[in-house]
Amino acid sequence: MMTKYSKEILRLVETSRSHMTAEQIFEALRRICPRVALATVYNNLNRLWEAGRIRKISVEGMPDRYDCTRRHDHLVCKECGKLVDVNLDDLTQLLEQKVGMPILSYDLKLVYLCQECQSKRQAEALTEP
Amino acid sequence: MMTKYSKEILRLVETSRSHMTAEQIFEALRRICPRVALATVYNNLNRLWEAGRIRKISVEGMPDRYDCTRRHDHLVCKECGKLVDVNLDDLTQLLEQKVGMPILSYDLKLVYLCQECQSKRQAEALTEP
DNA sequence: GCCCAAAATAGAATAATTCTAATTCTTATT
DNA sequence: AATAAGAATTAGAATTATTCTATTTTGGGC
Repeated sequence: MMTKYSKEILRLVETSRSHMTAEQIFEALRRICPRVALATVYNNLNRLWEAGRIRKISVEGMPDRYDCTRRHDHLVCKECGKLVDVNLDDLTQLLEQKVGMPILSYDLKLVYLCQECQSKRQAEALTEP
Repeated sequence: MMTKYSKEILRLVETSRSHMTAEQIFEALRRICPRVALATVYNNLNRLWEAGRIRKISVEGMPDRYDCTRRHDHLVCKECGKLVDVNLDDLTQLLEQKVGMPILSYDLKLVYLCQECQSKRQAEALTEP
């Protein structure tokens, strides 16, 4: 059941490319609806998630982030945890075949070192030793 | 630097197939060393993780779990969140090629419906309508 | 045996999320 | 238009997971 807030929240999640946390969605929503409560954001995110309208992404040690359901995967920086979209072919067929049982979906994160963290490492390598 | 506790904790994580949470590791460790503090468990898990001796697994809405570093992937039940090991070939080569940049590793979870949850669904389907 | 650094401890603090109970909003019905 | 029922929203408390802080303990080299 789409209400005023759930519509707004869905729109925010779908249009932003930035994988927002519940807190960030709350802040963004506050700018439009200053009276909204954080619990409402959590309630709606959970309802949308249960209804399969949004995706939840979880990286160790970080609050959950929310994303649209368009099929895509993610790059995660090993160092700073930054999350970036990446478009790979759908691997469901391949994986089902490999694992030998039906799967509903999958969650794939490629771990890499983002540009900033690479530079930072190099700078440290120069000053440290 | 391996201390009494970090050795025990590493052993627990490596020998258990059950992807324990910090809390569960704490409980298990307590049985052997009743004086240990929860903070010590977290400290050691973090140190072991930073040293690359253990893996951290994160599923949305659940506390982080810990696992050995032997290369393998996971099945996650969509319904109850249960985590099971699965052995697939190493996809690093394939994925690097597909994404066109070097990756350090990857984290792959196959979402499925475990036996119990399938049964539960069928039972509900019979009584509900 | 003493010293030092690292590790461990207890408990407070913080962060993320859920829960509770009261209130407000919708909608269908009279 | 008034009303009742049910869902959504709210504020704030409660809970959970984790980190931080300050103090104490431990263990290896001198």
